[in-house]
Order: sequence, then C-alpha cells, then structure tokens
Amino acid sequence: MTVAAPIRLEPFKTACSNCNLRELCLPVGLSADQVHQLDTLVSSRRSVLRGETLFRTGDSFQSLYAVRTGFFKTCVSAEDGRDQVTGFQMSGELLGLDGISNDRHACDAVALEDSTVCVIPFHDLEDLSVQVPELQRVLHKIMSREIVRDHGVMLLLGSMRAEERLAAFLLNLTQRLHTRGFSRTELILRMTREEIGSFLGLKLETVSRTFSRFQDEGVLEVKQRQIRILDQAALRQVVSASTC
Amino acid sequence: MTVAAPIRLEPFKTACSNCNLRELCLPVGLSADQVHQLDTLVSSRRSVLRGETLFRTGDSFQSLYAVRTGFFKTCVSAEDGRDQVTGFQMSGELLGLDGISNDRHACDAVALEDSTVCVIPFHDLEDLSVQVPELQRVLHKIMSREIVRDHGVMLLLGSMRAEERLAAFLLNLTQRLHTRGFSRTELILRMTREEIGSFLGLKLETVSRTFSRFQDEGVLEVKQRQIRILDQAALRQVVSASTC
DNA sequence: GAGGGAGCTTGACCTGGAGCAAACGCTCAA
DNA sequence: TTGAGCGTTTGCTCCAGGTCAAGCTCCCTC
Repeated sequence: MTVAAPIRLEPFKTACSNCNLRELCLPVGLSADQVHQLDTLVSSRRSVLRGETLFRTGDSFQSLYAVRTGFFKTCVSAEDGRDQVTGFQMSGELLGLDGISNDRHACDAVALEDSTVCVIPFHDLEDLSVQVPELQRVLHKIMSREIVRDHGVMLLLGSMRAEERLAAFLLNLTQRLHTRGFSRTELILRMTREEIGSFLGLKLETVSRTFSRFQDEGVLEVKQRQIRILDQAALRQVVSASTC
Repeated sequence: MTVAAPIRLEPFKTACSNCNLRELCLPVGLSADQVHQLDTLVSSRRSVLRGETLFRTGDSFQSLYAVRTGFFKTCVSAEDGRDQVTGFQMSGELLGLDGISNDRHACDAVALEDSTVCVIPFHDLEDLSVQVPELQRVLHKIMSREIVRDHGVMLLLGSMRAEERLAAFLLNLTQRLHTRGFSRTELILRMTREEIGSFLGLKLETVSRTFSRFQDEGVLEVKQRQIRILDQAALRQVVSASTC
C-alpha cells in the first residue's frame, strides 16, 4: 500500500546457529542440526533507523522479522486516525505475525532506536516446518504466546487503574530486559510518555504524573527516560492490589 | 489443576466433510480430500451445559475445540481475583489456542448457553498438518487472525469511549451472526451486562445506561437481551467519531 | 554557545464513568 | 399462583483521569 522505506540488505555474518539470541528467538529448543536448516532460510538482515517503519498496515506480507538489535513498537490505527500502540518488541522477539491472516500487515512496526532485524521469509518457513516438525511446534508456541500476552494486555486495559498499569508495564519491561542480561532495577525507556500512554490506554500527562507519584513515594527514581526501581516489592503490590 | 467438568463424549454423527460450518471453521479452503483426512482426527464431540466450563486456566492442554452449537466466553483472571472477559465465541470459532504456548490453558472457557464443541486433539492436528501443508496454513491464518482481533480489542479498550465501545461491540457481533445466516439487525445477547462490561472495560451500569441512551436516540430498540438495530449507520458513525 | 524544538512536568479545572443504592421485571421452582 | 432471586435499570454523588495551558529540560543544529 505505502511506499516501503529504503531497504538495506546486508550480508548475514551471523547465522542463527551462532547467534547469541537463539535461546530467546525462533530457534529455541531446536537441535543444532535443525538450527542449521534454519540458517539456510534466514539469509538476510535489514537495518531500520530510529523513526523508520519496518512495515506498515496494508503492506504485502512476505516475511516475519526477528529483532536482532534495537527496539520497536507496533501500532494499529482506526480509520479516524485514532492510534493504539499494541506492543513493544526487543531483541529475540518476532514481528509480523499479524500479517499471516490476510497476507497484508495489519499494523505498523516502527523502530524506536536504530535497529536490525533478521528477515524470515514466511513461505519458506512454512515449507521448512513441514520437514522439521519441531520448528512447526516452536512457531505455534510463539503465536500462542502472543495471544496469551495480548489477553494479559486486555486485562490491564480493561480492569486496572493508572498506577497499576504503569507498575505492570515496568515490571514486564524489566523482566524481559533481565532475560537479556540487563539490570533488573535500572532501565532506559526507548519510548516517549505518549507512546507509553497509548499502550496503557492513558494520556501522556497521566503517565508523567504517575511516574512523579512513584518517585515521591520512593518506589522509583525517574530522570526523564532513565528509570531506577528502588522498591520492586512495592511495584508488585501496586499491580496486585485490586479494589478489594 | 481444577477438576474437569463431567465430560460427555458422543458418537460423532456429522464429520467435518458434511458439516455446514466447514467454511467458517478449521476446514476453510481445504479440498474435499483434505477435509476427509481431518475427519479421521476430529472424532469426538463434547457438550457443555450453560454455565459449565469447557476448560479452565491451568488445565492441561490437549485439544483445540471448535464451537459447533452454542456460545462461549473466555476470560482471564489476575491473582487478585480481578477478571477480564477476553472474547465471545460462536459456532465455527476455535477455542483453546492460548493453551499451545505452555501446554496449559491460560484462560477459562465458559458456555453461555448449552453448547457442543468438536474436540480436535492438537498433537494429532500438528502431525496431520505436516502431511497436509494446506492445513498448516489454515491453522497459521486462524492464529494470526486471533492476534489481529486482539489488537482490535486493545484499540477499543485503549482509546474508545463507552458509546464507541458498545457500538463497535454490537457491530462486530451482528456481523459475525450475519455470516452465520442470522439477521443483521436483530440479535439476542447471550451474555449479561456484566460480561459485556468486563469485555469492554466498563461497569455493568455504564453498559446499561449506554443501551438506554442508544434507545432514547432511536438507534436501538432494547428489551432486556433482545436488541434490534434501528439505525446501523448511526452506530457506525459513533464508532468512527473520534474527538477530532 | 545560542537558539529552537521536541518531550516532559506540573497546575487548575472539568467530566465521563465508577460507585452506591433502590426499585423493577423476568424466570423458575414450589 | 406466588415468591425468591438474579439480572437490569435508573438516580445521585464523587473522583480518577482527561483537558488545557504554562513553563521547564535536554538535545541538536547552526
């Protein structure tokens, strides 16, 4: 539909076999042999500069993308221009699963910092997963995990208050970053207050005020996008403290 | 985890091949031959009375279920007892995709009226889809469609006002019912105001008031759970009327 | 290192929807 | 036929979060 951003294809120095993300990414649980077969398929990388889109709603769907480095958001928009961030993706996570259903992407994927992704031609992947049933199972699990994640976001959007949403968001982010070897207590946000707000169903002012409140209460230290979690237990308690 | 409801297995009189839902359900787009292969796999039915659960969070995941007759809701719950309806399923729609990721169901599926489902043993389905790649593609599309649907719900929960949510909900329901041969303008709700509210991130009183407002405006005729849509165009306009 | 702009914070005010309570109306069982 | 109970409607009040506006901070560019 839209004109694609200029595509930079680069020789693929690092195959799945020796990628340090393989335990987080598509190859999770596959044998060395099976990952080698994946290598033949995942043969190109693409870099996406901060602010550029990897794909847009309506683009023809050809490939899944595995985030190699960097950080993305995905967002859907209604006809009337209303916009909703549906997720943030970091290294090892897959982008593009939305495109399978109609052979058109159903959301925009935008890089929030300079990023690189591995290009996974989807029809090749389907073909290979006929020969490697274990790969099929991994793909099913990844798609199912996305469905479960989405249900969690619905719970958040449908029944949590502003403080609870932000606390849940921070715990989720730090947990994922920790899995990738980063600190459990310090993080740098890659997204604006407005993007956080869109994801959480709040206005940017509410996000900002809630950060300030957490800081006043000694739960967080907030310096613009640098966040330090001072009291993780308190954050957890905020999340699980319903009205009862 | 929980004790399963008593299971009623029944001889399977109607196979996928001659099921009138086949164009809405898993067999969509498969050849007659391929559907016959499915028949061998989808060999039992289960009936679930109104109010009973088909599966619960934590139950071991073995099968997907295709709704044959009746109506279901799925809901997730947080540790603190907070509850969120994540969807309503009608004939031809699949239940249980959430269970694939961890081999445990991640939500509850509850019948809102006496219902029957076809049991689709998932590992058999994976095995068959190695031999019938077309089946694999259908499964992928169904899972992807669920992801896209969830993103739509996030948009609704994250950025719409009460009227917009209810209007979008009614349009979605009637559209799906129409596909199944029902009226585009009249429907009987199978769920309570509270369940609608949970799905839409509203309280039951707000749902009720919004119904009343639509009725006052001549958009709907509401008699308890019987709804007649008098002005579909108005409903559409409500949905796409953002603040701008 | 000066100037501009995007992003963030904070204050003051307003409102949509929540919360509470009372009453109504189906449905079902005795 | 009656009564109990669940689901629904409606009125009233209140507040969390939205809206608007002003000022601040940190880059980035020239």
